[in-house]
Amino acid sequence: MSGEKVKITLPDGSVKEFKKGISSHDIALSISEGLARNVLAAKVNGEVWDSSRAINEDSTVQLLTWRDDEGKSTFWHSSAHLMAEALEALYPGIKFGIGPPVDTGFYYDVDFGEKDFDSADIQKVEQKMTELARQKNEYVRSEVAKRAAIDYFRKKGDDYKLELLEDLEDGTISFYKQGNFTDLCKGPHIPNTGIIKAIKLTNIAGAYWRGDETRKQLTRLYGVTFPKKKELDEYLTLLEEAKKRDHRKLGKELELFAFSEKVGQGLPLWLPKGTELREKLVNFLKKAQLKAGYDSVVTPHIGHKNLYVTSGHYEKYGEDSFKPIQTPNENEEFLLKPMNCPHHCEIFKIKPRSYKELPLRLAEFGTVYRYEQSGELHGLTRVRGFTQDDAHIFCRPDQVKEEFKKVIDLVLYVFKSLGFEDFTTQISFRDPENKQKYIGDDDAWNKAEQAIIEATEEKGINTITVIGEAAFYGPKLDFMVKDALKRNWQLGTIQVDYNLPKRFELEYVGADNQKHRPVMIHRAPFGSLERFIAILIEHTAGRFPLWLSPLQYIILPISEKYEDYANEVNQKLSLKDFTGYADHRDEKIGRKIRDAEINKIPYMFIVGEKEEESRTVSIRKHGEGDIGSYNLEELLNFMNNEIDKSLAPDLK
RNA sequence: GCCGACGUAGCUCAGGGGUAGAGCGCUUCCUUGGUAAGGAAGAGGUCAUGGGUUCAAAUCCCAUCGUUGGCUCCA
Repeated sequence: MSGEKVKITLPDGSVKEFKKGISSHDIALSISEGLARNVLAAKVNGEVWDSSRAINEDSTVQLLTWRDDEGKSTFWHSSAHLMAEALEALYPGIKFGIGPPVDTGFYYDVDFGEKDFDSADIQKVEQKMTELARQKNEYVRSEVAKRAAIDYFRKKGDDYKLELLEDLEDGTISFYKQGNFTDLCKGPHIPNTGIIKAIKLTNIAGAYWRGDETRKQLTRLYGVTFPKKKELDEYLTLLEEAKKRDHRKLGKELELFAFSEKVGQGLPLWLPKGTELREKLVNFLKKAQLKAGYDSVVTPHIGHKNLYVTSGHYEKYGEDSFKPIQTPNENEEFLLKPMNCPHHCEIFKIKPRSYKELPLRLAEFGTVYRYEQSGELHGLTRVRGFTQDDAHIFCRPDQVKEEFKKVIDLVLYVFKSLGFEDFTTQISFRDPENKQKYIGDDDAWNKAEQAIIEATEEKGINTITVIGEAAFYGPKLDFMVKDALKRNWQLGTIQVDYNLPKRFELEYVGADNQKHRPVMIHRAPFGSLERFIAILIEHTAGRFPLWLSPLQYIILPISEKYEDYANEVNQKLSLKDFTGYADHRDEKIGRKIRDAEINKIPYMFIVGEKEEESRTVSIRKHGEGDIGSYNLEELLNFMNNEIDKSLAPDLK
């Protein structure tokens, strides 16, 4: 065996020979010492391994560092173990659930028994973790027989781990030990605790054991760690920034929207400025949809219960919805509209349709009501009454792909115009193992799924595919944008549906004079206006682009003497559909500027003696300051130019 | 829906078993000022709501409502 070699293929394609049994750490060492120091784990033949694990056959090896997502999650997973070690040292006898990495950081579910773990304990744990990290204890893997593993945790009294063990097969069980802490874990882990340099516990929350609300609630401790102190500082700064941008805070400060407990939970009240913003967005999309061949429709806020029985929504969501409302005499039942599609299906059915009418694209800014669980409500992102920028495209089967592609174009145009340059997409298919969750036959689903695959391929957009995330009536393509703080938000959605047309018995007459069934595409580029505006607020930190800003300008007269001239300028601007006003308060100019800056008004036009005489305004841009004097015509051009620049060119 | 935290003036928040505080905002007056806070005076709160404990509750306890961090859910 000694002297045998293995061929290692590295990501750059180069192949090197090493002694059989080499570890990826040593492979890194052969490249450079610095790299070896930074290697957290390695991907060997597609599987993430400990960097110390011996490689015994020819393999492709990718060394994972902090820069790789998998490197990060390994780092955080190991940090969860470190936190558990600290907790066990501080509070002996506690029991552990699971401790995985998450998007940013990690958590561990802990049963503290009688003890109340509160924020005062956090510092103690952080200190202990730091102390243990400094010991640079290695994470040591050992394969354990199931019997021995059960004995270990039984002796320790950790029921949760015993329960986890029940599902594991003998021969696949491994332990990891660092310092005095041993955990059931399949790994992998980073080499030693010393790499963890910066530690912060971020949150305490309750979480049910195995997500089951009938079972015991454990204390979930969230934390985040970094290999450098500086990165923790950056992360904390980012959190601060996120807090400043929170749409609930800015919505209040900028008077965009409000909630009232007298009106009801999750029912937003749109204030004048928020409404202005909303209407600007709506008009923007209406214009784009007009060019893309959509027809606008309006349907009522309630609909007969049977409509939703037909669509399947009632069966699926009826129990969790607002209860039906009834007519006084006949006791007919109506539902608050939870979806617009059934109404649009009925519009399709008002007369016999010819293939020549297709695709028929019906668009509605339709307000819908859903009884979201109270614990789910969150600012504008999750509410009980919201408006979808909804549309349903009824088309022939052979038009599905083309229509789907057109919708993709529209969605991308919207994103681009609103400054969301960075986005990802996800295709959601049904779970074939769990067909009772969905309606419709296999053939319809296969066709719909195929249409999405082909359309996205032909559009050249990169997608990830997730099984089991489809809507109950069809598969979908979702768009996720990254905002200015690199946070992911799910926005628009496009769904292909062969099922509702069947349920509503939609038909058109084809060129062959036979009846055919149309296909429906559901789509909403914003998703919900409420949610979209929340994201937009956080993305822009309330500094909306000029074309969207509810107040686009404010005129600031130096003193009362220039009130008339200020009003004259104001009138000229409002005639050109700009929104703003003149600040005639009895305040000094410095004060007026400060207030306008705080209110994030894009442009301030200062008028005094100089300006009145020369028929100009002095422009001050939000966040930037004085940018010079313009006469009124130049001013209008200046404003229009800026608006033109920010909208994406295609559909303008 | 479940678990935890929180709820004091329009906003942000301090206080805390013995009749309520600050800053900002608001109103009035003075001031007519040139690129991020001019000055003075004043108004404004059943301390979320309902019960309980107590000589006495905004403060302690319970319930309800709401907000919030998570869990579960999301047509």
